[in-house]
Amino acid sequence: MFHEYNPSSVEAKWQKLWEKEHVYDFDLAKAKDPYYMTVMFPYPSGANLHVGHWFQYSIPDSYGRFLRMRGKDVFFPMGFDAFGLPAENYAIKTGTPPAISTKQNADTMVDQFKRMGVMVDWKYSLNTSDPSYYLWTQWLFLEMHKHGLAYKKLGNVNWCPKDQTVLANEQVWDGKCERCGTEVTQKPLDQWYWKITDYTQRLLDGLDDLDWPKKTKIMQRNWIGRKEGIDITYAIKDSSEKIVCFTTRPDTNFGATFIVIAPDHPFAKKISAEEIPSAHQKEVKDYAVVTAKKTEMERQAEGRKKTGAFTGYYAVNTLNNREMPIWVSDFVLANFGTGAVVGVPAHDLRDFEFASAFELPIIRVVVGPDGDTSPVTSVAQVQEEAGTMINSDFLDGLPILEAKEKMKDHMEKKGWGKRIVSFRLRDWLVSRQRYWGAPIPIVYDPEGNPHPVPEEHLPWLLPTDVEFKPTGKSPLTDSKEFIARTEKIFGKGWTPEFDTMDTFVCSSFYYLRYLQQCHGEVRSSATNHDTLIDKAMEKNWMPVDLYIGGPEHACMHLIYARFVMMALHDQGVVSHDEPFKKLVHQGLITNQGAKMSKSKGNVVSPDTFVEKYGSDAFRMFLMFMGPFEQGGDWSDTGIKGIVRFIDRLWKTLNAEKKPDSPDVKAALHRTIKKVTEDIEALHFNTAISALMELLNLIEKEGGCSLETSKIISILLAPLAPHLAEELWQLLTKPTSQQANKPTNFVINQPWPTFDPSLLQSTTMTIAIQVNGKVRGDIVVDATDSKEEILTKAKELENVKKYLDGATIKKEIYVPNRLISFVV
RNA sequence: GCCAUGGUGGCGGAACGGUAUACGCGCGCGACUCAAAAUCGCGUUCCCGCGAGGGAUUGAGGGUUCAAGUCCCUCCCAUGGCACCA
Repeated sequence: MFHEYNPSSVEAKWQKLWEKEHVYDFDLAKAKDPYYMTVMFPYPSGANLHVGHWFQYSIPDSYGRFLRMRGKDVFFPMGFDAFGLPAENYAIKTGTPPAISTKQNADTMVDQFKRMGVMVDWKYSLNTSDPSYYLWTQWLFLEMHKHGLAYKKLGNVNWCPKDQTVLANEQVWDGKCERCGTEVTQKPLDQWYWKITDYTQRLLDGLDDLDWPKKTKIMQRNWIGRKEGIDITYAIKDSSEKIVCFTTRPDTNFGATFIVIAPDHPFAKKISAEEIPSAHQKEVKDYAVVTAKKTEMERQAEGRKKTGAFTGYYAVNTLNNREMPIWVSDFVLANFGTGAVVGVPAHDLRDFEFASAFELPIIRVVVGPDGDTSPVTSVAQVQEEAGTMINSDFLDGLPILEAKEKMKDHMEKKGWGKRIVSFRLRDWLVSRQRYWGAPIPIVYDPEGNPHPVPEEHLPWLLPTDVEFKPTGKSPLTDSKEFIARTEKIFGKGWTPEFDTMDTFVCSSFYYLRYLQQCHGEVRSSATNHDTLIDKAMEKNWMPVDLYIGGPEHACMHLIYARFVMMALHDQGVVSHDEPFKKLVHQGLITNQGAKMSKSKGNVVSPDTFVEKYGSDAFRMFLMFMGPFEQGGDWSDTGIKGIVRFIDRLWKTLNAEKKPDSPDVKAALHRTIKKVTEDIEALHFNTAISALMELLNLIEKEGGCSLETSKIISILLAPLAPHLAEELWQLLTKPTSQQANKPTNFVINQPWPTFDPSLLQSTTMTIAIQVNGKVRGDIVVDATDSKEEILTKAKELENVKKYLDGATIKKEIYVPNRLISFVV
């Protein structure tokens, strides 16, 4: 009598034994065939691991197990991205210091990861809020500062009135705070920036060689936004002022009929302030006031309805001496390009809309695709992409691409313009007026000049004597200890920088620190034993072979990390300049089509399922839902199929052995092939269905051999590590001496190989088509010749019916698959 | 508007240009049971037909091919990202 499979006790037993026998202990220094894979580290939130976490971490764990069994030394570390606003908000609400709540949460999550059964060696773990970690966040800041990549700049920044914090442009969504959804306003503040713009071209070029999803590369390219164009300087009639317009389409300049500047463009400001006389001063000023009040949302709601005000001035187009009225309008933004646009209404949609709204002239300078040379009077006629020049003097007859270059040459020669490559990407604002982050290691002398905190004072500890309540100032301003510490070290009147760093800084280099967290030993730079990363280790392990994470990070984290790696490379700290060789995005697990989130209240907890069916069943169920890169919609009904599969497997592999039938033998080798290829491609869903098919066959045949059972338990090991271990141990019946020896664990067994000669059964089924329609099938021996098979096919009753009285024009034979008659 | 991805049974999803709907869920019928659950067996894309069989079918419509879910063109819908970016 065999007992039923009891997942909770079996899983607990093996988890305990694996830990005791150090089955998943890892030694970076001893690896022979290093493979570094990691998943974007989680934020230790108060909620437990949710279904999304299970999906995101357990499936890569299975992949890592598979690679390990194929001989790779797989390093699969896990850490916590612990700084950030949620813990601070929680502190504001409850008074619990973030250091305590995040530590608790992280500890709970580690227990849950252990319950999941991941092959993580926790001695390589890290937590970005730990001083032993943020010392390196601070070191990185100093490094950037030393190399001129960190600078201070006063400027309008996005301000979230609710969070009382500044947001990077990249963190503003729809004019609202990325995290809390509050409408963002503008506020001038003195901030630290990192010069990511020094690396725009390299960030762009580097993408070519990365094994990343095409989609992500395109998104980054668009985000960086390289544009080749020209700055054209226009003189203004009756004024000594000039206006510079950036354009990518100088070829259409003979069709320019007006100029639009931003309401807060210097020229418009001067008119408003009456520094420059204008009969339209009031309109311009009023328009600027109205625009300043408008939120991003309101502007969007207005859609494409164009508004504006005439300045009373004209710019002169030197090409044809045309006088172009200068307008102000809110569709032109002061901080983009030069804050001024030259309007070519016949060949730009927005310009056309503007010209239509204010009855400005529209001149066609590009012939339409159908040879249309009539005046442009409707949106449909606006031609933006291709065509031949017309009404453009020396450009006439040229295709636009050629005309573009010819015009640029012409303008540069005449001194009217200058070629410019512009990028959309802007410098990275790293200052945060928040408590729960790494303090910026800068102090100010009594005159207010910034000085780096010398390295021996790192970690520059985050003070604890602060109020968490947002006051509009940085919370660290409250700390008496922080100020006293600064004065004690640097002298009377010196003050610390009160801002902390953006958490994207913490996550921009953590993949390096995993490699340096040796055996739990926390070393500080103060004693000069530690470096950010050991050079030999970095050389051997970087870049990360496989990085897994959500596509939402395509434009922020994944660009920052690349920038930091490039900067460190240039500074001689690391030998590689790209952090992630291969990137995979896991799909999103939704609930009833919506993203799971606390605010929506549709978060599914895995705990009850894991309790009832075990970690293996839950993991396999998530894998079986669909392709890893696709994700899927949560439904709890399907888990039964996996539970049945496990029970049947248990029953069948523990049953009395019998020799494999030829069919079972062939099926086994086909399954080895399919499971291997599918896991390689991260197609876990089809790998599992292949195993199900094999089991179905074995059940039908009444059993299989011991050897086959063992192979199945090995194939199962990456997918259901606990079940596979239990089966393996029962099947191999280790002596007490062998038991629990590292070599005896299933994870240490070599991955099975298949025999290509055994893949094919002795007979095969061939489908017969007549004129493309399937009319039947025949079973033939694998050794039959084409002629024999064709003859057999023609004898088939249902095929005969269609062939009689017709002449066969063509016979197509696809080996092993089908015959197609064309009559 | 632009870019990307996707659209296949009642549902999750399979399918080197080669028998569309594997595998699983659900459902139906049967076995076991006093009964139910569990388990096992059979069936299950839709329409017509007692059946043999026939017809239709991968968002819609065209095209290439002996053969198209797969390749090409036009369009529709959904999701994600970006957006008056000059």
